[in-house]
Amino acid sequence: MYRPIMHSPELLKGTLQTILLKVLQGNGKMYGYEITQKVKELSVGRILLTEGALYPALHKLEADGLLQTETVLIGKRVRKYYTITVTGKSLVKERIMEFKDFIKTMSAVLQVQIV
Amino acid sequence: MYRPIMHSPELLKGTLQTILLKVLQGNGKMYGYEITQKVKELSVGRILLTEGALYPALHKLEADGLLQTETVLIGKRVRKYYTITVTGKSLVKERIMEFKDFIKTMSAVLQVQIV
DNA sequence: GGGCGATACATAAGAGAATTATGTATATAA
DNA sequence: TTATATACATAATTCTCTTATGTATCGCCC
Repeated sequence: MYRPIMHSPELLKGTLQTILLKVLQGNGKMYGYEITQKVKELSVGRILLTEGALYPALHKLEADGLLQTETVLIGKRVRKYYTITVTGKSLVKERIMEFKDFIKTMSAVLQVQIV
Repeated sequence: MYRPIMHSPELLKGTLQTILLKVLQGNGKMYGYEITQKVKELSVGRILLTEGALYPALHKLEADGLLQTETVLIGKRVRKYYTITVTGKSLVKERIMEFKDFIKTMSAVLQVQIV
């Protein structure tokens, strides 16, 4: 089992759902472990999703109708594929707009220049 | 009493300390209520600090030696002024660097353009 | 052939940071 | 005179994540 150490764990709070939805929107059908690897790659090793956060989050997104699943047997191993739904796609748009707005607001408050 | 509604409360998590330190660094001696007003102004009404978050956060920063206080009587009302310490100044620099890094990472993962 | 790291799922206990609610009190403007 | 703004504070609750634990397969290397 891996033990992730995130760069700034506090700041990540509240961004997990958005990350999951966005990655699934951009890469089609994906399974949990695959998502962690993709996020690790996109973040250049800075965001390492923990299983304890990942799986409950995926389950919640599914329960909310934002993702749908398909279970596949690979050899003797179960793999659960997730796909983003139409509702999920519209939510991810909204969430990303919110995130951009958040960056803008925070930059004003902290008076930092965003490249 | 005011009932603040933040634009994206989840995202704000973990940024409160940084906001407080930065505002105090930029404006010298300030008291709690004054800070909420300044943050509201800088964020164009998007960040409305709640008292339940603000005061415990200020107390913690003081306990950690990042802020120091001075209590003043204005008429019959108590006012507690906060000033940032040398330690606090070095921390705020670090925190802002972390925040910039966080934005960079998130922008890569969400594949959004930061203006 | 046996052990280790990577793959792959899942849930439960605990921590941390905020919201929401509540309490107290003064100042001011309509 | 009464509502709103100013000004502090703490407690209960909620939410989200970390940490810990559990189970099991796959593939490589010695």
